[in-house]
Amino acid sequence: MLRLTKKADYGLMALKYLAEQADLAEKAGADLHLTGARSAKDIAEAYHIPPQLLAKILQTLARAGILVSHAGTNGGYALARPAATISTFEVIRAIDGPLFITSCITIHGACDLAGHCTIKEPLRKVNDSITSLLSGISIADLAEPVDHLPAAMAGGLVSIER
Amino acid sequence: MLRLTKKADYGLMALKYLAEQADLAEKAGADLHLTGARSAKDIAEAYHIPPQLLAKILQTLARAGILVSHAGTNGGYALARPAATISTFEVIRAIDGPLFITSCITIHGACDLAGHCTIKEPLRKVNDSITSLLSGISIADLAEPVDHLPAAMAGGLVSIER
DNA sequence: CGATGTACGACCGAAATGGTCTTGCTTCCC
DNA sequence: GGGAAGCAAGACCATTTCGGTCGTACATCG
Ligand code: FES
Ligand code: FES
Repeated sequence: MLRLTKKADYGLMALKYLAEQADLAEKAGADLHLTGARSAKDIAEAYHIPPQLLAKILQTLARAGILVSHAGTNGGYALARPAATISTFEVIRAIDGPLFITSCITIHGACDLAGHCTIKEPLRKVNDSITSLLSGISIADLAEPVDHLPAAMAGGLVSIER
Repeated sequence: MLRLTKKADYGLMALKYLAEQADLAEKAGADLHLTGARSAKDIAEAYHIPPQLLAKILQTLARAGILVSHAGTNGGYALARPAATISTFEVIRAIDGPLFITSCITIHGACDLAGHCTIKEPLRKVNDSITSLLSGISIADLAEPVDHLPAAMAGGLVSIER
């Protein structure tokens, strides 16, 4: 029904990994300049995902301003900002593009069925809701095994009356 | 980022249409046996969508127990239950299949990356959240132009602390 | 300079999607 | 009983998206 592409999945994994590295580096008081910088290959190996593909994903993320890259020997990628300020929504959007829940996003602006489709509006609301849900989750939240994840997410978070 | 397939979209439209018809028929005090029964072709024409495709979708829905079908002259489809008791989630699931937000649903149960993928758990929570969100919206909610849709959906519905 | 590593685009095979066609069965109505 | 109207269930096909590879160019460090 709704699917996160594998690319986005990989991206999140990588981000999480980077967040952990940054955390570790900070604790060890390491040189700030090299804080948690990891090569694409390293990350790919850690998770057993195709290196070339990961590289491309990271590039996308870098272009989106979520990562900073550094070429050359001992180069690699690192988070552009603290993990807590990067939302999963941002990441997914950067990778999968600005897709919308309704399939009526055509190239020429409006939908083919504009006019006789009344379904769109309510669904947009749903979409907004999901968006804000995703926006509320940061990479930092993924990194730490927060066992007491928000109770609000469990259920009954939305009540529609009449 | 997350997309409803066109089929599901069509399905929801059709359901909404059927719900309206049922409502009308009820008000008119029509023969209950024929309440709001419409042929696939009728619905398809109303929304300008390929009739054959719609037919197939409706069949799926019927198999899922959401619609009841009646063959023969003046046959057609009608809601199996009151519109208020049919959730959008149910519909989407029936049409698009039991897809999950994470791409790690393989045929052989567990994921390939099981073990070294820590991203899965938090995402599952997100998925649950979306599920319950969708479950809270019925066909009846789509049918009536509820301008004051739940404030809860607008934003800030989930707070993640820590 | 050369090793390491990012940047980027072309390319490709496989799968999901959207849609069509064919064939058969039911039920109604004359 | 015989159409016609309608659903049921497939096979089938075209197009797009997705996941992944390759090759080449450029940057940086030592
Ligand atoms: S599908 Fe585009 S408005 Fe409904
Ligand atoms: S992708 Fe399957 S567990 Fe993460």
